[in-house]
Amino acid sequence: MRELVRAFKSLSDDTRLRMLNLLLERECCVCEVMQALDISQTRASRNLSALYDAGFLKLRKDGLWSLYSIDREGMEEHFSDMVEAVRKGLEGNEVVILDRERLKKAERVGPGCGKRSQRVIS
Amino acid sequence: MRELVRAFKSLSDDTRLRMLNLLLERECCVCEVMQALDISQTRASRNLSALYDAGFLKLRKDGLWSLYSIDREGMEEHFSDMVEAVRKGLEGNEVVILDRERLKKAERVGPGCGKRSQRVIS
DNA sequence: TGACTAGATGCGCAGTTGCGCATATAATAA
DNA sequence: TTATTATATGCGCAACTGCGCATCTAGTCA
Repeated sequence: MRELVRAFKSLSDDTRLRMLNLLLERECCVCEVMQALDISQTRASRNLSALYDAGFLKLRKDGLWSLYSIDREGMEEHFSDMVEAVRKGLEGNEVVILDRERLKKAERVGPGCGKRSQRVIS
Repeated sequence: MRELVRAFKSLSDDTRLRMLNLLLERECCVCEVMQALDISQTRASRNLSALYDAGFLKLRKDGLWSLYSIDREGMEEHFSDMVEAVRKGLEGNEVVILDRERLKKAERVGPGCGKRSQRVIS
């Protein structure tokens, strides 16, 4: 019960729903998520771990990067139902469409995902 | 999006999950819910309206009684997925099994649903 | 009409959540 | 080793939630 409440709680926040939307597209590192949603590093990291702790995500480390993705295999059936509800519920939403657009531009191509954006500025 | 967040928020609380469990069984009035869950009137009323406002329930008035039930027809598909997730997620849970037992005893047989329990005391 | 009753709601408080700031951790490169 | 970088986390504050108490509303019945 506690676990179920935690799962629903993790989905009752727009930042985290937007994150799940990105992850429905593909595996993402924290810095891609912060770029796509245009949010702070703290916020990205903390909300991703909330989804992770709730049981929706799996984590894969690659060097410095933490790569989060939806844990489709490890998830229990009722978790899949929730993810499906999110997918349907967000369908056609303008914000999440924009987020996906930005995710494309934020692609992590080899090392220096954050470094690249600094280069653009300097 | 706001609506989706609200729906998930309404499910991220054990009182409300237990209520949904009762309503999966059958339509209930507020006083049946308070008896089955052994909670206060305020708590029952407020949490039922939270589920109602979120879009899960429909309300039917019968005299003094407010009869809440799951709005299976009026609900969008992703709401059904959430309800299904709740059903699966609560399966086998001891608390909700007990709640259902108590709901049977709390049956509202004609007028005086609350009066009857007072009679037992006095 | 007035008494009674099921349910709703304003207020206030205690507990929780989200997040920015600063800092810590850990992998990597020089 | 030291510098750099991606991510995690402790702290503190502002905003939000849950709920009890008291009270209000609106059916119903005598």
